[in-house]
This record gives sequence, C-alpha cells and structure tokens, in this order.
Amino acid sequence: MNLIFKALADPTRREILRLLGRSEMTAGELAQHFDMTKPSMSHHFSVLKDADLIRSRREGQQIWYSLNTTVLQDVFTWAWDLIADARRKEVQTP
Amino acid sequence: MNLIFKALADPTRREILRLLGRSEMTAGELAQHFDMTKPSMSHHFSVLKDADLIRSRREGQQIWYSLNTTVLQDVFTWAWDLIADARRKEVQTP
DNA sequence: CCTCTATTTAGACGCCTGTCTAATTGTCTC
DNA sequence: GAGACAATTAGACAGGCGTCTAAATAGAGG
Repeated sequence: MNLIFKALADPTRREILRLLGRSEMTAGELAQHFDMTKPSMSHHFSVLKDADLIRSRREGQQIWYSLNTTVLQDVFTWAWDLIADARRKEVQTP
Repeated sequence: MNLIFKALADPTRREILRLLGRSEMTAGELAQHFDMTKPSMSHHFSVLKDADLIRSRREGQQIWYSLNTTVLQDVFTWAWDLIADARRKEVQTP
C-alpha cells in the first residue's frame, strides 16, 4: 500500500494514469504529453510499475503501457473504508 | 488535489486518518500510538490540515482532531473515475 | 553487421521531507 | 503572576525524490 500512495503523490504520474485510463499507449506517446526528458518519464513509468499500477508489454521496438485497475480498486476501497468508519461513528451518536 | 496525495504518501499520516475514522482524538492521544516525538507528530498534523484532510478545534489546553470526509470523497471519486474510464474502454472493444 | 529508432540505465545534483532537540505559545490552577 | 501541562514553532540534518545529461540496451531493416 505504501508503494501505491508514494507513486500517486506525483502529479505527472497521476496524469500518466489518467491518460492510460483512456487507452493503452507506448512510452513515446506518453512522453509527448509532458514537457520532460524521456529518461525522466521512464523513471516515472518504473515507479508506477513497482507499485503495480501499470503493466507493460514490448511490441517490437516499442513498449506499451496499460492501467492495472486492480490496484486502483485497493485505493478506492481504502478511501471507502475510512469514510464508512467515520459515517458509522456519526450514526451511533446523532 | 496535489496536497491531498502528498499528505497520503506517508504511512504515519494514513494511520492517523484511520484512527480518526474511529473517533475524534486529541493531539496527545494520537501521539501515544506512535513511536515518535510530539513535534514530529505535530508536523504530520499540520500536513494533514493543509490538505484539509483533518479539522481541529481547541478545548482548553488540548486540541481535538477529526476526519474531514469530504476531501476523502474526492480521493474516492478520483479513483472511481479512473477505473470507470478503463472499464468503458474495455466494453467498447470486447 | 551497421545504423537508426525506441527506451531504459547510470550517475549527478538540488530540493523537498521526515525526524530530532530546543525554545515558544496557549491555557488552567493556585 | 508563577508553575505546570498540552501542543506548536524554529532550526538543523540526513535521506529520499524528481530531474537532467550521457551512455547503454533492444529490436527493425537494410
């Protein structure tokens, strides 16, 4: 869980996830959307991969990245549980 | 949104949120749950407050902290939208 | 095998962050 | 007002993080 939230803490990486939510993309296509060198982008990819937020597969010279929604659901659930806890407490003492 | 995710990137702060989900607590009570000095805890409180993830009110010498679920819902929604995007794409190309 | 393209790895650098100790602020009680 | 208690602010410091340039790897195609 820590790797996931660490990965989400950077705005560039969150934007990468948003783009990948729309469609699978190659490293190069993704890089075009940002004012940053390719090595920097590659670093962000690796952080997201380590957190298992994205998956990659090579196709010829290019590498295709895609979103792994399973891990995103963990984030979703984490936030939900916290809110649910707080709500439960409110109901007990109205 | 950036302050929120930055705040969530630290495990100590996520644990603080979990505790506050169960019940409102004073700074001192919270600090007891962690192996850390009170100034360090105070720093974490301030990061969470800046992100508006928690609210505080003074009562005598003590300061009570509570969860602000509104902002947590933003996180919830953010994750949801991303997952929804990915799902929509899957359905279009089955 | 050489070269071109796509991408990553290595290493360096400055800034941001989490932690600490010491000092300060705010509040209650005598 | 003095002392005690709760909590924060100030300042210092090590380690982590995001970015860059330069070099390396991987594959495609002559």
